[in-house]
Amino acid sequence: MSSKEKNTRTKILEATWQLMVERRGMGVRMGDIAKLAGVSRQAIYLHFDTRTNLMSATAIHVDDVLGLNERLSAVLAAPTAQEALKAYVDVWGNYVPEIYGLAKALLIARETDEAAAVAWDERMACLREGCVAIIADLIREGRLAPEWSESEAVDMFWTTMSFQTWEQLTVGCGWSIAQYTRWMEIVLIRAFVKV
Amino acid sequence: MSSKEKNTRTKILEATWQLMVERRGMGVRMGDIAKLAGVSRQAIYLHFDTRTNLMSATAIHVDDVLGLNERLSAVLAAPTAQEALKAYVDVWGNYVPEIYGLAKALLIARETDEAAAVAWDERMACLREGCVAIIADLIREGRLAPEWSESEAVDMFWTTMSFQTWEQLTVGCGWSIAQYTRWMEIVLIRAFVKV
DNA sequence: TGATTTACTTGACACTGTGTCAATTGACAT
DNA sequence: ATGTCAATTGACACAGTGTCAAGTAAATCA
Repeated sequence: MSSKEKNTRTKILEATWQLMVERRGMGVRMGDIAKLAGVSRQAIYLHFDTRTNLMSATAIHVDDVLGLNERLSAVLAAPTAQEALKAYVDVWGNYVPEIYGLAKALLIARETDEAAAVAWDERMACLREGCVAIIADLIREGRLAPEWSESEAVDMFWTTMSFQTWEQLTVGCGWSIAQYTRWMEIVLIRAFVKV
Repeated sequence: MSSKEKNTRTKILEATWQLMVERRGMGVRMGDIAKLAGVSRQAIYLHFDTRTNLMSATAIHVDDVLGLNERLSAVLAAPTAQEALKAYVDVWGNYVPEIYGLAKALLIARETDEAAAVAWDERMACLREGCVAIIADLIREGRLAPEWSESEAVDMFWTTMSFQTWEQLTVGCGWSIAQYTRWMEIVLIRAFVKV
C-alpha cells in the first residue's frame, strides 16, 4: 500500500520539496504547491495548519528520505577524531546543496515564525550533536588545543560548519564543494587540534 | 539650518533606525515609522520609493553617523598585520550590536529584493576591503600561511568575520563580545599566520 | 440496498501590509 | 493675487495567507 499510490499528504510534501529546490526557496506559494501536487489549495490546510508548518514537515520528511542522521553518525566511526572531523566536513558540505532551497526558506521564516524557528533549530541540533561527539573524541585523545573549553570549542566548531558559512563561501564567493571542504578542514584542524 | 530643525527626510531615517534597533528589525511597518517620525505614512513615500529603499538609505545613514569606514580603516595603521587583524576583529565585534536590528532586516530583505541586496552587499564590501588589506599586509610581511592563495584567504577571512557568524556565536550561543573577539582572533591567526 | 463517514473540492471572503492616487491645505515667495 | 512646494487625508488596488460553508464522490457499514 505504500507503493505506487502516494497519499495526499506525501504528494504535498514532495511537491513542496520539489518547488523549494527549483526556486531556491523563493516565491513558492501555497497555490503553486497545490497545483503541482494535483490537489486543491485547501487540501493542504487539511493536513498542515500553516505554511510554516508545511515547511517544517517538509524539512523533516527530506532529512528522513535523505538520511542525514545516518550519514552524519556513520562518520563518527572513523579511527581518529581528526579523521572524523574531515569526514564530517565532507558529508555536510555535500549534503547542503540537496537541501539548500528548503533550508533557506526555513531560515528566513525562522525570523518571524516560532514553528519555523523550532524546525530549524531541530535540524541544526542534529548537526551540533556531531560536533559535540567530535570535540569529545578530541578531548579523549588528548588532542584538543588546550585553550579551548569543551563547550566553547563545540560552539565555534558548530558555527564554522553553519549553513550560512557554507552559503557565503559557495554561493557568495563562488567556491566549489571541493574548495569548501578542503579549506574548512584546514581551518578547523588548525583551530582545534593540538600540534 | 542643519541645527535643531531636522528635515522630514532625516526624521524618517532616524525613526526607522530607532525602531529597527528596538524591535531587532522585526515587525516595523511603514505606519509605525511615520507615527514615530511625526509624519504621515504617505510622506515617507515622498522621500523613498519603497520600504527596502528606506532601509538601504537608513543603513547608509547609520554607517555614516557611526563612522564604520573610519573605525575600520584606522585599524590598518597597526604596526603589524597580526595586530591589525586583532584590532579589526575588535572593531567589528563591537560595532555589530549597534547595527544589529537594521542589518538583520536588510539581510532578510536581501533574499527577495534587489535593492536590499545591493545595499547589503555594499555594506559587506566595506568589511571585505579591510580583509583584503590585512591579507595583503600578511603577504608583504611573508607571514601568510603558505597553502593559501590570496583570494581564497580573503574569502575565508571575510566569511569568518560575517554578520551571520557574529550572530550565531553571540545571539545563538550566548557568547559575550569579549568571548567573540578572543576566540575569533585565535581561530583567524591560526588559520592564516605562518607559525 | 440505503445511510453514514471520510477526504477532498469549490468559491467566496476576511485580514494584513505595501504602494498608489487625487483632492486639499498651509506656508512662503514673487 | 498667484504659483509652487511639502505635506496631509482618505480611499483604494493588490498579493498572499488562512477561514468558512456547502457540495461531491467513493468507501464502509448496516
